[in-house]
Amino acid sequence: MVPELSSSSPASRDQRASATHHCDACVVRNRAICAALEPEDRHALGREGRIQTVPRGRTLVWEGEDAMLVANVIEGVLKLSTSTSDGREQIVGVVYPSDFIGRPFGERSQHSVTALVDSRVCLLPRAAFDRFAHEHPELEHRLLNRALDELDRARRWMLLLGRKSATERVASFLLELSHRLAESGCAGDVALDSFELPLDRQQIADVLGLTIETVSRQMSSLRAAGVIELPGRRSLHILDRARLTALAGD
Amino acid sequence: MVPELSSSSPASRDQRASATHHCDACVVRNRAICAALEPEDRHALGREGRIQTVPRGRTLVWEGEDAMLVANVIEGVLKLSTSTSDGREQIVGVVYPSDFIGRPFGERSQHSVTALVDSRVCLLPRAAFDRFAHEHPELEHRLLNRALDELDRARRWMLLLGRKSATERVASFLLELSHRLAESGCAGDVALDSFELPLDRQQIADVLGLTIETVSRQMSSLRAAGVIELPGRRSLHILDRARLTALAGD
DNA sequence: CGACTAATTGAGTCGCTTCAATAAGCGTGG
DNA sequence: CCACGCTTATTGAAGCGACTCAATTAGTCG
Repeated sequence: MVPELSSSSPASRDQRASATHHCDACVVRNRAICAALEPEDRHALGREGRIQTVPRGRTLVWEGEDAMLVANVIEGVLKLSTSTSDGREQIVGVVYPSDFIGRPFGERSQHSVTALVDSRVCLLPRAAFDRFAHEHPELEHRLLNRALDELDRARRWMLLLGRKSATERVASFLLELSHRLAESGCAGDVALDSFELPLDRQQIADVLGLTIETVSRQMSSLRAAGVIELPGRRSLHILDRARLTALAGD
Repeated sequence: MVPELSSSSPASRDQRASATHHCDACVVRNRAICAALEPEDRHALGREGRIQTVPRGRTLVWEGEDAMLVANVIEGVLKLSTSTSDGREQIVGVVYPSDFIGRPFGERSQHSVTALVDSRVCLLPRAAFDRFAHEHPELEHRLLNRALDELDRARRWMLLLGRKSATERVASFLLELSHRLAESGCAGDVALDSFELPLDRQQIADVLGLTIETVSRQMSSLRAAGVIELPGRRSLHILDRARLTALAGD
């Protein structure tokens, strides 16, 4: 009730926070793990972090490095990737708005995190996040559910990498992308028929465990079969979702 | 102090529990997620479940089925697997004593769980476990850490499935097995040089995304190179761990 | 010991990769 | 707005690694 007051007494601090805190304007506050928190707690956590823009190609965390940061994705798309010593790369995850990045309670990051398109993340020091999480079981609960979902997703991807043909891989990838873009895009659609690819051909190959040429050939053959359209090198239109689903083979 | 009393008053129940509860004799109680709990809470959770033997080949949970159960592995080795509609199988995880099985807070199981060797698990109804976990943040915290570790492991496996050659896959597999058997085996060793394979050749192929013939050829060639010995169908001796590590290629 | 199953080995094929050349996007500057 | 040059993607041809199919051998258990 005294918004102009700038003292740091508890009452006025709460007041200020709820009046001006960036979390209140955050577009993912209801979907990110923060949604588990009451506004006052969310503000307390938010005060530990800061919003950062990450241009396409910029790497936020390096594989094997000490994992000092965690983050929430606000906008954009980022990849999680690992490599062999001789440079072969595998993308092991793709994260979208409201997804969580990082390894709380752990020392080292097992994979790099790199922006695939210009992105914005809400960055938090890991130590502060760990402390906060320990004091807020609701937050850990939500994080657990997310980790379990990610684990299921990773395991489905293992079936693709271990057992599917090139055609099945590309079809599966396009369908998954269509679904994840739809659900991260706030809109109510379960899937998009027309969208921009956040990954270039090499990155798609790195997700699917294929080469760039094989991905290209598969895309061309899907186009020739009338299943998809490729209006530009980064755009995609799904013409026949049923057939694409059948080709995904699971 | 009145152990023969069989009334259900709180005091006597606690007494009975701490005197006779199977959890107190559980060989994995200090390593499983239960270790997060005080003895009295552990007993309360233990009372919800029961110990069950699972003979080799028996499937505990089926892919796509309602996930009504969770469990802790007490003894043995089990596989988590998924299949395509036309029957191609991929093993997406292998669990050892003290590991947790199941999908808390979820409806459907995304993969089957099948014993690779005769095993014993501590089985709990999922609903009871979920309720209990919600009331015990320490338990959820430990579960979260396990899920995050599993996620890292799954992602490292994605690099293998997407980018490694048959030789590298087999070498990586034997090394991982050697490490996991050692750490689940209570002994202080970080790795075993001689052990029984809980998987047959087809199952190894299903873990590695290869065929049985390719696995067999790779094993033979490792034997010919003096890297390993194969005293029986199901036993392995690592002769040259350094070379095997180099061949694993990461 | 004998029968059955699991594993190994061999020969040939196929699908994906590799290497190389061409074409298409796309941003830039005239 | 179009031409230019660079990057990214596509297409082609040849090679190779893993797969398939088939035959043989080695374990394992009654």
